[in-house]
Amino acid sequence: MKRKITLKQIARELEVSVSTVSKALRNSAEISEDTKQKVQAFAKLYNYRPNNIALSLKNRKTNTIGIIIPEIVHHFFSKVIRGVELVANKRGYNVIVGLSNESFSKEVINMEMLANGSIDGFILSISKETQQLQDYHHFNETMSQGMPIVMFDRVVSDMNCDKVIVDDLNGAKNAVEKLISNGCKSIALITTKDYVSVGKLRTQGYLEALENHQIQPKADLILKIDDTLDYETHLDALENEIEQLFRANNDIDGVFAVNELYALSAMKVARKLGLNIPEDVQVIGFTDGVLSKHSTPSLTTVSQHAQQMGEKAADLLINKLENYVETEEDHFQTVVIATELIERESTK
Amino acid sequence: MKRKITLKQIARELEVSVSTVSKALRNSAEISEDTKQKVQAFAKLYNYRPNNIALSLKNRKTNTIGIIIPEIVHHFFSKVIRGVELVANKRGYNVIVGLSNESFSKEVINMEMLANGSIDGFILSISKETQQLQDYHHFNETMSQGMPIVMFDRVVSDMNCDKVIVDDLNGAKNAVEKLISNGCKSIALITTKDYVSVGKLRTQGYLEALENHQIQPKADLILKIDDTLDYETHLDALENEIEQLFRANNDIDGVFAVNELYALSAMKVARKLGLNIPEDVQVIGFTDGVLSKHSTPSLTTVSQHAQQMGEKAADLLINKLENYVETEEDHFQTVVIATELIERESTK
DNA sequence: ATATGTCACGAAAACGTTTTCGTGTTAAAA
DNA sequence: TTTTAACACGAAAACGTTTTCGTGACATAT
Repeated sequence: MKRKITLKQIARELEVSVSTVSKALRNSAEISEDTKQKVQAFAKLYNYRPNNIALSLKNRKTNTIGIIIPEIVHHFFSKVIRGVELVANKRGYNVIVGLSNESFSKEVINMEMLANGSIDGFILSISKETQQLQDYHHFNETMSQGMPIVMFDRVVSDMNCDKVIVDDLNGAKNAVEKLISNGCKSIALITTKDYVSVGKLRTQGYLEALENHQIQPKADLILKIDDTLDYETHLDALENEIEQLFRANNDIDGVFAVNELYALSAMKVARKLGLNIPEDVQVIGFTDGVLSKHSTPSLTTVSQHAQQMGEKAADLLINKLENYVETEEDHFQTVVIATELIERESTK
Repeated sequence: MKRKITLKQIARELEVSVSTVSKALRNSAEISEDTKQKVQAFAKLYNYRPNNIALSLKNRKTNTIGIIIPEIVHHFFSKVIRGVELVANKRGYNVIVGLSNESFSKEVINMEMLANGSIDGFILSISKETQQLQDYHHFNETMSQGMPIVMFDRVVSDMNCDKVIVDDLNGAKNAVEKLISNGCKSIALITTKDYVSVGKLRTQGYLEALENHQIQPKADLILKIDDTLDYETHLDALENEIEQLFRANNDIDGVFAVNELYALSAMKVARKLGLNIPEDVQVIGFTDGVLSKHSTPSLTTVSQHAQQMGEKAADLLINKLENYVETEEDHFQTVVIATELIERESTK
């Protein structure tokens, strides 16, 4: 087992100094052609590669970005990571991943672990618990130490940092308007409790769409799910709630759900109650998931372009890292990614 | 913007030497109680944290592990990452992610990028292209430099390293035997070309199950899909192939598919041909996906325990990193994770 | 009074780089 | 012949740590 070769070893072998080796490898004009040739040949032979850690220490720059997300087993987040990794790699950066698992403390610990020199900046989406607690001290501390943060999807709106968000409001509005123009008169909304920022905005989009078409919103038609429960495992409870919604409002002819699972469950319940999709009930979900495409009937969805979000976030962060001008407090951007309605079989 | 504070700055402020500060913070007996108190209080006040990069350089240990996977937008792989991250974090390691995107060259580049000091060891699943080319020089070089590798799922069987694999053969065998004991007489297999190691093993399991029950395998019943195409986008082509399979063998009463998408497509085609599931055709897939659970009918699957694989891989790697005995060539483990048949609606 | 020991701290090296500056040798210019 | 310039290289500092070793001040034992 031969350890990786270093400049010092090359220098010793060739009986020159470390500085000469370093310069020769970087093709410095200071070094004679002869020596360069010798050094470069030797380095190639032994497959020399500069040690990243040493470079990071010297340059005070790791060329690594940290991404903190609540969950990785999730189509949306994994697509974001793919986007981040894509441009990060292209621009010479590595990506280190931390999972908060929707927990505030894990989010804090993860960030502290990475903020001590391991990375140059963060890309993150905050955990549900952090959203509830509204404790953002770790973000402020990180930024006050000169480490830039780009937030995506679940952001803190009044924080001075770059952000990449989905146009939740208009995405929802367009979806609901689609249902309206397709003839739906009684449109149910299946959403989350309001502290989830995206749930709130999507609810708002629903309401605006109704208002624009002079439809009086009915509280009975709005089902707010407590999403602190893990509905992957408590599917029955979810379906029960939706069934009650349908039974209490038997005129429902349209459903807008703020995520894929709610939409699928709605379809399942509707079918169980003898309703046909899309003839009797039309359904649209908000998502970037894989279920929509392969369900039967396939689900019309509002796509969020998750990968594009990741790419944009990475570009914003790296731009900030490399134009290291002392603009500091200055202009932070908020990029809004437009949604796209993907029509499938669950709407007419 | 105050940059992170260093030992040197603390030393200057307190008019002591850097060594004294370092020792005081680590509670060395060499330092007087007075000085310790002073230093520790000051450090706490300024929220001092040692710089990871400097530590990595000094200790020649980064406490970071690299994971290289072909694709992240994939339920199986993201679950593996979750498992890796879980134990890595618990044991004080960070996780840096590289995506090969099923490409040989990206796999090589990614590994070279990380192998130059950024990480202590690799966890990886090889890309399809690497499997085809059978070019493993990058693994050998990495290991010869003393950097351990743990392979999972898609492994190179004759390579000297730790491995975590699914019991593909028995998983498939059990699944097919389940179909047999459920009364299936004509069981189709939908698999991949043989160079994909897991596809090959699952095919073998299928054959063994048939043999055990004195059923003569029929070549017509085996459909080998060329999975270099991206079937997420070429769904139609996939369904066509499966439809031809059904039309050519109208006695098919059972299907075993080596992944989720093939199984779902089979169900879709069967339905289209007027066959009921599970009455006329029973279907089992091999997977760790999310589709199976939410499809209609829901799909009986062979679960791979992806997260557990990730956890095991991380434990193997970190054990190797921390028991740094010069055993070298010695005992490498191959851990086999048992599969589990999860019965749902697609079987009787 | 001298020798010995303890205490509390500082200097320096090391990890692997890059870069600035200094210097000895040789060739060209005065 | 002397001055100047170009050339080719080495020494050393720096990034932020930890650790080994040395040392001056003082107290204790002989």
